[in-house]
Amino acid sequence: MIPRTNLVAVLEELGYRATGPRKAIAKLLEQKHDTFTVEELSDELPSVGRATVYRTIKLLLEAGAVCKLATIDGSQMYILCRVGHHHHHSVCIQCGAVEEFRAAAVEQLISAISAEIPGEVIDHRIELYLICELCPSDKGK
Amino acid sequence: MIPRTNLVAVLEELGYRATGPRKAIAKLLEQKHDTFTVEELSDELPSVGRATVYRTIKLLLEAGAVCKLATIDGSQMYILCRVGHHHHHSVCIQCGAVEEFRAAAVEQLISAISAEIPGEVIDHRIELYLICELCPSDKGK
DNA sequence: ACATAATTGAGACTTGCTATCAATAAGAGG
DNA sequence: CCTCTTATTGATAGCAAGTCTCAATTATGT
Repeated sequence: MIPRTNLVAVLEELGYRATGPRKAIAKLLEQKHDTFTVEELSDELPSVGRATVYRTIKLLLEAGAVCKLATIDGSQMYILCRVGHHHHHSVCIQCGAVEEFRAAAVEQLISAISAEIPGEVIDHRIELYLICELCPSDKGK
Repeated sequence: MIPRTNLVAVLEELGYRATGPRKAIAKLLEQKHDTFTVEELSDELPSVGRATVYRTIKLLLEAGAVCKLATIDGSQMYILCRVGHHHHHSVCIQCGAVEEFRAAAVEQLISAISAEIPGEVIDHRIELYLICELCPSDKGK
């Protein structure tokens, strides 16, 4: 499996060309360990057209190398995913830090629910909103 | 508890005035049993300003009478919620039908995961994507 | 090095939603 | 039921995120 740290290779694997703009986007992205918006990315890459940045992120999204997730207020953001397999995200509602998590219990739960409700469950989306260990919480109040 | 079928009362309960535009929006909404966009609603209510429709939906969203949920492709839509308490949605990826579901197992799972990951879990979002019983699936292929 | 097909960039456009602000309407109190 | 105060409204401008178009450019197989 192509490591998530080589985004151009991920694209090539899918038959897309390794172009200059794509390499530039990949390079920038590989260093981003927090969430981002495409607009932000585009601002940091003035030599690459805005449309191209959007197009490339869309490809990476389809490839599963990048995830789009929702904040607690419903707005959207992106994050580079370190694992290729199915996973979920937790988002700190204070600092915005995103962590990937993958609990076997989640998948068990989904099958349990699938059995309970009519229809054939195809996919799911789960996001946890928390106050991370590094953020001061009101726990001690 | 104010029944979800009286949206104006829901707003009044929160201290908002029962105005003409709000009554019109509520009336239309109470008959909608599928998902909608605010733009759609606004088109069906030419006598009410677009901004007012957006404002009212926002209020109902905060009141919990309406939910905003994500389709499998990440786009957003609204639906009137029949229950006031915490619940989740399943979305048919073929016909778009949305059902509310509430599995005790879900809440148990969330606490189980909460124990496993660092930080204090505050909230969560779960959406199931399925092919509903009324839609032809490829099951028999 | 060439041909060809994918890709790009600029900019117009779309969609979903918020901000502004003067005009209007609800509803509490008399 | 009149009046005052304040919430609300509508028109419109603006913003954020993303897509479309299309001529110009660039990767890659041969």
